[in-house]
Amino acid sequence: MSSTKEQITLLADELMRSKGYNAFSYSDISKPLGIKNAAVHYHFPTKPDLALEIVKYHSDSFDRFTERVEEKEALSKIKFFLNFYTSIQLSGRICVIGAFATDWNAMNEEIQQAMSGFTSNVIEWITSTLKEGHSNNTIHLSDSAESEALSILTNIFAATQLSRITGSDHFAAIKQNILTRITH
Amino acid sequence: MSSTKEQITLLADELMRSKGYNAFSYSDISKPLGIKNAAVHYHFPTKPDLALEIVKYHSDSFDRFTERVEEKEALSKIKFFLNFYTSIQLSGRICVIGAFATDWNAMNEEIQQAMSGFTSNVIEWITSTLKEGHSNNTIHLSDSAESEALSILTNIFAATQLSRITGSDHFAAIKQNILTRITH
DNA sequence: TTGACTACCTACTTATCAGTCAGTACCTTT
DNA sequence: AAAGGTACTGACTGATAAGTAGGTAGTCAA
Repeated sequence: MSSTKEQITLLADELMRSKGYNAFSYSDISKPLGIKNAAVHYHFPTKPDLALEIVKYHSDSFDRFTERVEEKEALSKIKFFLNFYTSIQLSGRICVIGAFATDWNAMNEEIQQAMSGFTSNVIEWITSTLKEGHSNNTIHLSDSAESEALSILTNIFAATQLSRITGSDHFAAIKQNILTRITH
Repeated sequence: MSSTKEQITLLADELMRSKGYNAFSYSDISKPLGIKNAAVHYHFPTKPDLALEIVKYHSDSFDRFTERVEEKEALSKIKFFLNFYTSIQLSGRICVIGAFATDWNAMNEEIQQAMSGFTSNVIEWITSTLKEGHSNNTIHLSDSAESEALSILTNIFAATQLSRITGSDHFAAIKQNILTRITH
């Protein structure tokens, strides 16, 4: 079941993370889907409504991800998380956090709050996963779990951005560096 | 001496890094400077010309930075580099690398090449500075100098992005984490 | 079978965008 | 003093942007 609304959300997310929020228009969505601009406006009256849906989509996706890996080992969880970013990099996209950060001052408060909430959730999940691994000696930490979590998150999401500019080798190197650091 | 062309470049850079490339127009530049749109087009015929100038501006700034710190200790150089990002964060901007990465697929090849060259220079400078510090035992490395350089660069430029979303405390934590890692 | 609802389409408006071009004031050089 | 370059302005164009109003075909429940 792939409704028009879902197709719009997926394509908008794709455009948002490949060209940027202000570089795509409702026409870029309606044309490929074979519908009219007004149909997009029917589901998402304004562009900020569409942006908000993208944030919710990622928020939901992340929640499902954490549930899926819940029973796994801490280190394995981190590896799945990093592999998720590998698939982002391979498809030429960037992480939604970086995409929204760039256009941050062009976003309204509702979207900013939704993004803040989502990003905090991601940081909290990495933090608690690192703690979990540290407590059973499978993950090495040389700083507080939260600082290491922030370091890992910025490493991996910026790696998707950097690899656009200087090539995918750099993504691989950064990912490996993270794993080396936490397995010691 | 601050010519109109310089003022345009500085304001365009400010806009590019606070709102994003496609979120500002020639009017956003001409109005505050008290000139007409056509005057901006006189100096920069097209918007890509303006984007290219922004890249050159950062490239030149970075070259001057490396010259200024040339005689300093390796660890001191890295600290100056990180402090430069602190001033970016304090002014609410993001690093030019992240800004261009988001809009990458909306940029032409000339701009992409200029950005690739600039970014490679930054990576090379960090790498050689880390090597320099490692050879005289002032900097600790647990991976190759280039991998560590990539890790530090992605940490600090993504920190300017992340701190927009989750607050400046996270910038400080990431910066401190980098210093802890390389001083051990 | 009528009335409400959903999911659109046609046709439109208003605003703004990047970009152009002819003209002009003011230097500087010859 | 004429000629040419620099740095603009005024007035415009064509394209595209987000957003809206009004109509319609199909579904579904009372």
